Amino acid sequence: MTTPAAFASLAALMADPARAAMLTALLSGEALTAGELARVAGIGAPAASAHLARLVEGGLVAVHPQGRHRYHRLASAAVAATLEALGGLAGAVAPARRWPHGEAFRSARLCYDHLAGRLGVAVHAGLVGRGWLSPAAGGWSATPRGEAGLAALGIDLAAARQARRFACDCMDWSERRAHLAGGLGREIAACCLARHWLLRLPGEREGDPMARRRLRLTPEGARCLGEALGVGGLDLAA
Amino acid sequence: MTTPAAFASLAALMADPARAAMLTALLSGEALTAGELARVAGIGAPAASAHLARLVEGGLVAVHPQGRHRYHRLASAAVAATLEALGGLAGAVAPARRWPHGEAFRSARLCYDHLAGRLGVAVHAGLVGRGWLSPAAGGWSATPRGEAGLAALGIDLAAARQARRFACDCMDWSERRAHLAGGLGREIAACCLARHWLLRLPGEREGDPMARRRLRLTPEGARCLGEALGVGGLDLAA
DNA sequence: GCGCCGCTTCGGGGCCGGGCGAAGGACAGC
DNA sequence: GCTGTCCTTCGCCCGGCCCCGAAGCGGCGC
Repeated sequence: MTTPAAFASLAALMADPARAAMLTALLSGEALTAGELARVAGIGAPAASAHLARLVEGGLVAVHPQGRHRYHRLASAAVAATLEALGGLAGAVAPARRWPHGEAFRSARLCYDHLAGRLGVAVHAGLVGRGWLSPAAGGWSATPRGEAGLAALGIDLAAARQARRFACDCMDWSERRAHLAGGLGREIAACCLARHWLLRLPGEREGDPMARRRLRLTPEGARCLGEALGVGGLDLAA
Repeated sequence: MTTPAAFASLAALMADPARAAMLTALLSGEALTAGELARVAGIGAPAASAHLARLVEGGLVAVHPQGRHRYHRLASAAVAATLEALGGLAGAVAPARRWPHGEAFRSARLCYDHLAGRLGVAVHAGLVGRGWLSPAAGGWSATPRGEAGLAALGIDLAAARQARRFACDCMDWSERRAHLAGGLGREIAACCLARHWLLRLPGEREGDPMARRRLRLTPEGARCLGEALGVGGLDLAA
């Protein structure tokens, strides 16, 4: 019966308020230092260090030292997907208030390194509906038409293919539908941010660990994504 | 910062080995008594009672008394979806052995009350690909063609619509793609089981809490689902 | 109605885990 | 080199949780 034990120890890593605050802060996709995470969690440096050691040990967080700083990120998009699912259930099962982060959070946000919210679901539906992606073992693969279209959009397909998974689903808790994760999801989000089709909404850093995940679609972004993928009709204005 | 706290307390409910064993056992969709769950978890009756009280309090488990027995089930398909996601990550992050439940578990299984595994993903792809489902807020809705086709298959659409959600995605951890949950997913699974298109693979009850989730597609089931939805070419033999 | 059975509540014991302060390495800049 | 900063390790205290045995409550069958 190895599975329930592994299941429980994984859940235990998320079951501490301080670690939960760190993990939700890391869902923004940014790499944060141990000190920043300590502040987010509201604990001292020693406690934060111990927590982060456990998260790294458990495979949820990856660390890469840089000088005297140690930057921490989520270990993979699969971790982000699970955190999102848990967060959605926490919001549904304890509906204290319907997600205190407002409409902007539901309309467009980052799930670690890829798009989520109504925008993420619409991009997923556009890619599949136009026949740019086809079902494959372990997720999706790009059709010839899809390769051409994605390249025309400026997506770096070679970079996307270097990820452990090229394209796979990720549950969107606010829409109850899948959005796109994997290397392709990451490259699409990176492209949209680099071209200023999407802007990160600046949130007050301290306090709310998930403020920096919110995104706003610019007019040019709406035009380009609408032409290419039929994304539109969404109430994506902040 | 209400969210990380709710997140943590939800994870804490899953973070105990005994509770994890109970929850994974309930993923079979069966309603189990407190005594059975105590045996599954390997603890005494008093401890099990306390654990179940916490799970009910936390909204993960629903209880309906029947005589001197108290039957427990997962509270919703959303709970099942989250448990599956967590289980998949636990298998991926601690790849002690690649899921000790064999190929049958990946090919067809129950996720609480709906189909999962390669079969579940194929059914989802068939429904969407044939234009029987169309995107809708919070999930999917049935197209006119879909209503006709589903009714011809013998699916009880009226019952499906009574669920809190008609149709929505649920992450399939083994395929990294979405399968279908919600009222429609439940009715499809119920129909397949009632017509003996699918059989529950009997597992030794004690010991492995997830053995009874495995399913086997019968020849007639393969024929009917293949004709209606194009499901085929899967290695679904046990 | 009496006794069995399933489940819950109560009390006590034990363990694990989280928090801090103080001290110890590692790196950058002057 | 020295100093400041970032981070970790160590030692300690504390609270919470998990377990069991014993007792209490309620339904069911003889």
